[in-house]
Amino acid sequence: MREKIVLIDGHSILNRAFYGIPDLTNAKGQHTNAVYGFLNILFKILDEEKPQYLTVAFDVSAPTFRHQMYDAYKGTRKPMLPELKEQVPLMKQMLQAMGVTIVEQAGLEADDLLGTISRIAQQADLDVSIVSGDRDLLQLATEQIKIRIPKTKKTGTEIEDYYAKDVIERYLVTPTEFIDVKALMGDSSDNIPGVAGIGEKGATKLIAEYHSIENAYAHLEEIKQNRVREALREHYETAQMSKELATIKLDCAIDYTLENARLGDLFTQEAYMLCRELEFKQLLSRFSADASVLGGTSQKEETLLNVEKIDTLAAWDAWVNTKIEAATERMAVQLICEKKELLGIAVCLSPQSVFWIPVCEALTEDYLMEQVRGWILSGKKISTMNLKRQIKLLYPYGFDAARRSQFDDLEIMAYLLNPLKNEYVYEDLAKDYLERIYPTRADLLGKESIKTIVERMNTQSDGSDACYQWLGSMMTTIFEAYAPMAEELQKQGMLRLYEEIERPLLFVLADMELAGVRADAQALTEYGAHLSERIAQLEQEIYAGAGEVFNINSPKQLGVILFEKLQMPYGKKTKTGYSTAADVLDKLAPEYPIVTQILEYRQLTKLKSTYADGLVGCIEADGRIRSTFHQTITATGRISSTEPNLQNIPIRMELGRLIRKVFLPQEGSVFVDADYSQIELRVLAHMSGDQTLIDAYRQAQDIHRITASQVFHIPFEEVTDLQRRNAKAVNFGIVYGISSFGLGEDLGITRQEAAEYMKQYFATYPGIKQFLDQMVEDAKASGYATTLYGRRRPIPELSSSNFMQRSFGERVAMNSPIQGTAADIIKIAMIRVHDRLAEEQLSSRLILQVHDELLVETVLSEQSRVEQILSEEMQQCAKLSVLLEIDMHSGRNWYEAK
DNA sequence: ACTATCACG
DNA sequence: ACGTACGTGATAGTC
Repeated sequence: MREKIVLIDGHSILNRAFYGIPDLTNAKGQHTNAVYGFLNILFKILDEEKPQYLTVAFDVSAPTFRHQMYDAYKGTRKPMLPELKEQVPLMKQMLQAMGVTIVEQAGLEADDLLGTISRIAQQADLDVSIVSGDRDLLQLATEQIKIRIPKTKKTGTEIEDYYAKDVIERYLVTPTEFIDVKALMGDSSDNIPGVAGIGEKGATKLIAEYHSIENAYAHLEEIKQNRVREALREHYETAQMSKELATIKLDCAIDYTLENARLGDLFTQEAYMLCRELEFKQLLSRFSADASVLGGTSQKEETLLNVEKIDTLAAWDAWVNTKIEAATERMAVQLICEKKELLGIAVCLSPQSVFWIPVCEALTEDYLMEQVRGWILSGKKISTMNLKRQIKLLYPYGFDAARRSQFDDLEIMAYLLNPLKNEYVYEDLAKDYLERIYPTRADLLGKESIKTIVERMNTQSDGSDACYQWLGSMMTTIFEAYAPMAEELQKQGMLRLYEEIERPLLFVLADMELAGVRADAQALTEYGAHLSERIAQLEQEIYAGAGEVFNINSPKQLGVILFEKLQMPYGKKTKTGYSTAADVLDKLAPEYPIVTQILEYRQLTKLKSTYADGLVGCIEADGRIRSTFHQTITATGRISSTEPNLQNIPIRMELGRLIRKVFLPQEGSVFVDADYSQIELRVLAHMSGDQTLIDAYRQAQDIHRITASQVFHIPFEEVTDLQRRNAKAVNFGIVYGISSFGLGEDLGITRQEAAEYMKQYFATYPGIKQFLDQMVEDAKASGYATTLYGRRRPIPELSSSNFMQRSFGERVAMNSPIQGTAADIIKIAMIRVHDRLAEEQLSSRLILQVHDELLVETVLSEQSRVEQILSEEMQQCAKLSVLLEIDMHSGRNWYEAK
């Protein structure tokens, strides 16, 4: 086998990657998409080609001679976007870290470097592959030299390969002739003028026939097409110069030694650290344990963690007596569990020193839990991650809510410090708050389950084993990161938000999850069966209307039926084809009965699959559904609900709303449901201080009608339904971070008309305009939006040079303080309601939160107390300049209580 | 794993 | 000129 070299056109591939991959940033706000895309292309090519040599060529940023020559009399290149520009040094750093040879030389373009190196490689009898996003390189193709052009598609990276014969097949000219084609047609991005009047077709035809510009010129009179002939005659000098510009040099004097480009191990520790820094999680899996273990040579010694196993009663007694009691006031504790089963407890009492206490014969679950309870009662502070899950385990052993301030959940602290992350894991805490790099669980243990890892710990005692290093890294991080994180929260003015809202809330959510909601499985099944009948009917009607059987659930197939077979006019297109979304179909429904049927079919299958079938599967043995409430997911501070999501149970359509009848209180109880009336608009009134809006709320029952009356200058009584609806849409738009386009879309009017509405609105409420502008300005200055309670949301999009991204950032800057403050307020209400129920020793319990709504399962005899508590606490939990009014109802199921 | 759609606030 | 309303999660289809 001949040896092989891969040559890469650095800027070109980086550029391709930048535009092919959506914007990515790491926690520091560095843009990383181009580097990420480049590495993906690089690894794909290396996997395919398995070369022995690799070299990446870059242009030097100063304009080269060729460009200067031309720039002098016509324009300049577009400047590189800053988001891309900042990634160039990053890319070079990464390649250096991987030991990849980089060539760049002032006065030479990457093309020329690549051309020259390809010659050197050929003389050394190597196979050559040149990778570029640019077709210019095609002129270098021969039978031995392959040009590879990667395309970033949604399905991944596809690469087009060109040997000389492929160039001929695709472009009808040889690689050498390709130079002349390019010279004739010109290339604005490369500043090659070309011959005016000759395009791609003309150039190809000419060169295919005459094989070169010189020969074509020699046979000028034979050229039939007048236009082409005269263009060539007139611009021959430009053509010659263009050819010179378009020709890649093969004989540059460069400092290059092939042997230096020999490929070594790319997956060095340095590269590993850099990938971690840039948060290329998927790429990290390519690194072997060698590179990743403990992250770096210099740290190896000092970070080798000491993990000790305690699995006998004697060891336990000795340890508890000497260590725990002597320990400082704070310890890191993590109950290691799977589902609801405790597998063991990990404890860290001092940096780098960790104990693993498995549930075993000597130390039973009950025994260990009793001990943990003892630690809590002794007043020890406890740092941990995902406290809610552990508190739920501790409940059966008695948990005193008065002790909740002894705990700290680093996951929640990390969320407050940056709510945009997808996950909060120890290695990120170590990196962000301890400036330390630890291997991740996946690095150390791959996809091994918690159970397997625990088994591994229990059957062996070598503390340097990966399983112990995982536990050790995690626990020492938890132990050590608390202080810097608390300090950072303090510094950012979020310590109270954490201690007085988020931390107590976690205990409330734990109670809600434990309680669950009772649901009637039989009624749900019957509801599903009822839906099935109608769905089957609709299916037949739709197949009849379409004239064939197809999968109605497939947007692709449906698009073909509607817009090709039935020739309906299509409104919108998605990336993949025709849009069949409801708003498109709504417009077609009056004309085509089949569309009406499809809309109903969609609605019914949604109800059946997601709700009827979905929820039945969630009912536990005791007849209750237990959702999980997530406190570290949303960017704005809201909570979310999964498995099942109980925050999106239908209500807007009657048929869907009926599902709420299967949600029941236990025997002897009723539901009391209370929801805030337009909390976000009231928050806006308060935060903006707009006197007109505040006054409107002080007198109003119907804020949208008042808005219409004020904005359109009509007496309150004369506001039409349409005017009210429009005013309501504007109110919503304001809260979402208004744009005339979005409002117009929503109201079905032109952008100009929508802009007119907004103008009127802002004239009526000048304080709101000022407030929203201020929010954007503040966020641009600080980089984040802030709620009334100090919660922050970073908005990196605000500094984007991309119009769309920046506009999005501006809308977010207007919406986040409002949505976030409303979220803060209901969280306070939840804690107060929950605590009042406990203080007054009531058996009624808070069981659901749906953003502006609380549902309490209320013992019949406690109903009036509960109603009073809900009313008082929800309204008084925040003192705003407008009232926080609520609507409250009770009923024997959720349908009746709304 | 990604896209389109649709349920909620 | 650019092309969107803000925030979520579940399901089914497609690759």
